[in-house]
Amino acid sequence: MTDSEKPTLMVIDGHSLAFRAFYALPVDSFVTRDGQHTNAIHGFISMLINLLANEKPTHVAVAFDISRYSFRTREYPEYKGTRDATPPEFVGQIPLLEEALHAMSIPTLSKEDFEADDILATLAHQGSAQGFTVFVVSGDRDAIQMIDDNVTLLYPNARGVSELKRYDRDTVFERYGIEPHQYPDIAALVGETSDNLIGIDKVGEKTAVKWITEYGSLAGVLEHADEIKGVVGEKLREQSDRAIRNRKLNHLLTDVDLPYGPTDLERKPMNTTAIREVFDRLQFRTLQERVLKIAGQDAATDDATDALLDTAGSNEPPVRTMVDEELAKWLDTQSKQGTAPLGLRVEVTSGDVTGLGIASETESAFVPWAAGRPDYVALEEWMRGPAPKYLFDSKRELKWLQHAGLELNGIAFDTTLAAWLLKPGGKNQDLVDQVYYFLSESLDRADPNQLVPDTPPLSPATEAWYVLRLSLYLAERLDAGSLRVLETIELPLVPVLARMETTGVTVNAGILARLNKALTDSAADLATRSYAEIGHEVNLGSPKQLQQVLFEELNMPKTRSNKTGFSTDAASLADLQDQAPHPFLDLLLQHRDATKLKQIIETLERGLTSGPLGGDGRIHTTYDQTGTSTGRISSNDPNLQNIPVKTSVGREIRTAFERGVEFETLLTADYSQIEMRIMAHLSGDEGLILAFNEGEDLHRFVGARIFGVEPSDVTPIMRTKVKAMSYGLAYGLSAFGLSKQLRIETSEAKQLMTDYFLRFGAVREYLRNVVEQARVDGYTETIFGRRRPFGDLTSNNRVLRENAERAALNAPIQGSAADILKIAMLGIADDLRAGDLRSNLLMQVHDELVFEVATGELDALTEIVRSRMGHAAELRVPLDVQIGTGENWDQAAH
DNA sequence: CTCAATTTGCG
DNA sequence: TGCGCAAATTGAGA
Repeated sequence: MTDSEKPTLMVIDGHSLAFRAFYALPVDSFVTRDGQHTNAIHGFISMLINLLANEKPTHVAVAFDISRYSFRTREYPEYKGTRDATPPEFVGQIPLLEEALHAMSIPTLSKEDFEADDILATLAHQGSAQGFTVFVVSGDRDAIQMIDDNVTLLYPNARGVSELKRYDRDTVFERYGIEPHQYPDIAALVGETSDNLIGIDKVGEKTAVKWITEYGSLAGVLEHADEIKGVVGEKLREQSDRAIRNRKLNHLLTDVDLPYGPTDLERKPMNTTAIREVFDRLQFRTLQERVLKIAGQDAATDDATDALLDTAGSNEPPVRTMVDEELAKWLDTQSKQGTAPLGLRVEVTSGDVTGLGIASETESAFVPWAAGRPDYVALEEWMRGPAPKYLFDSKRELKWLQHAGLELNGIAFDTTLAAWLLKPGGKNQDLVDQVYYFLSESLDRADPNQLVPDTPPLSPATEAWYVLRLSLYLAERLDAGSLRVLETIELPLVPVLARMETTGVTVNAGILARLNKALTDSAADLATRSYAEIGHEVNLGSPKQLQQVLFEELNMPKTRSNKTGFSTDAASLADLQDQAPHPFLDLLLQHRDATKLKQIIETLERGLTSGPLGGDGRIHTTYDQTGTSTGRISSNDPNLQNIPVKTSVGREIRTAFERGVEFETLLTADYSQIEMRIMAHLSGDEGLILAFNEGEDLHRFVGARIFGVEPSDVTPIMRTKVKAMSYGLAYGLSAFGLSKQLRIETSEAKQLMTDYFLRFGAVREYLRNVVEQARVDGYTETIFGRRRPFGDLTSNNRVLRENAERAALNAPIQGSAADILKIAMLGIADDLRAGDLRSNLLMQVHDELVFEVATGELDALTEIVRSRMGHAAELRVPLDVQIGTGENWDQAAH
């Protein structure tokens, strides 16, 4: 019998795949009108359709666990004990999934006291013996043991269930260096966190593989346990019972008594009536069409499956390549249809724009791009004009277009920004991810390692079509507040940030070089002296080697512990210096300081030579508009938001940031205490509001109230304590944390907090309310309606819950401050344009803006900045703006 | 080469 | 046991 004649059996682990699907797809996008969540069902069925089409199984079954309990939990109650409670949105999806499968005439199997994996193992074992080609689909690594010459495992990768990785004997051997049947032996030694099975300490995959290869099996290893040297050997002998227990538990049964054998699982015609009924109820329209397409024909024939694959995607309009008059005419037609937006996508090949994709809902056009073609007048006009364009990652696209000499206006939607506003903590997704996540359609990802790809890359025109569809979908999904943030803050900010990046900031390479040299010498000297203190050389940058020196050689008292031992961070070292003074500690700290500064300087030097525009004497950072969960912007390559300022040596680095040659001076403007002011506004605390309206030193005012003295009698020590307290508030600081930071007794810190809240009670009320409201709503909101979701506020896991509570406390404050500075930036950019000023906004550092001032514009710019920053929001307290000027960033600070 | 962990710079 | 980030280094694994 040749392979193609062999029957193919596919057995699927229902629970594990449905669970993967649940986490791969957004819960909120798949809800029926009566509130039933369906994302796991959708993901599962979608995966199943692809599997039926690709693998063409002749026999299929899906196995489910009946409950969390099985003969394994009886044996070892902690088995799988670390698993969190099933999310409420998942509950109820499994029975519906089973209904859908039955409508598709796919049998489901489950058996009291056994896990789905045992059912799969039994069927795979029988199938292999009866001459089937077997596919096991499971997200459980234990399934590896089922693999043999006839059995292949399909295992979902991190991306979810849309891509399954194939494991056969060879792949397993390549990956682990063992035969599949030996895998449970390895797992027993190493342990399996997700099943709450602890392995032998110090034994990782590598050690386990080495032993199993040497002794053939776990039994062999245990027999020869005496021969294994070192600490690991000892651990093995001490903890062998763990391995034995693990091995018992991870052994899958291949002799479960089942109502069906492989031959009983032959695929049968689907029940189209039932499919319509179930899929209607689930409100799966596209999926229903796809399923009915296979139901209508003999599902096992190639024709049917090929037809299925062809239509698996959505109805991408054909790509028309357009130039010259045809393009002009098409654009004209489009614009005549009112303000219907078009999707826009830029094609970039090795650093140059080579084409544009433009799409309406029904048509898509590809425009090959070559600079300077006169016939692109109509295109350029459309790009420059206000006609709405929808983009993916518009800042990047805008910069590419500018690079190609094209002006772009009318950025009316950005799927990347929209996706971020919906889920600001999420990872940045590429276009393929977004299409899968939001539209549930799988696009082929271009494989950069493949010279000749199997599938041609998606045309920019088709991509533009997907961008448009994504935009329409996302606009629906955004609540009114988020949509307003998108339209009035984030989208208008795109060109402002792009301009800042392109402009860059002048940095004096000579100053950096001089500093670098001085620090190099200093670091070398400090290193030599510290080696002398301990009698040998050591890598001062290695926490591990430092632990050896401090806690083993010098026998210092133990510090806070972390995952690798005891901490050697600056706070811990300072503690050590108190308890067990040693010259080495001081030298080490100084060495850390010197090398950290050196590192920052070198990063800047690299940014100066290798930046995107490299070699113009300016540093061009990239601002990540979607880089934070709170609404702030982050800066990278290089990060210009963490340039030292707190020490005098550090500040020298700031002297290297200069005005451009043809500019008059550098100007910095920052908000003072903006977060405290927002707290005063949001809490409505009369005391705090008064403090700001009095215009007196905040910490002195607050200190006077807390300690019951006149403001003039507030000592510097009192002021320091109050300052730490005030700032800590917005972060959910505890008495313990405060005591540690101020190095005072916990009892004193507690008293300080009590006194604080006694005088500023509304602050405590507010902070409590934020968290409670967020627990109810599931999100927090800034003054301007920017949301940040919080799921963990109702978690049963204390650590998770408390972390979420502190973050929720902080989010509206940090987020509102971010909104305010963004609004100020927009106003300033507007005024600069309206007044035809040549001064440039260069940098944004969370509460600070840095400008270079064109000759003669100092007064005008100062007025614009003061007014726009001062009135970016009308709060119950004034916004105080500090402005300074100077030759460099350090001088301009005040 | 990639990844996690640690440390440290900023607001 | 204080929120939000980026970056470098080490050391382990592939």
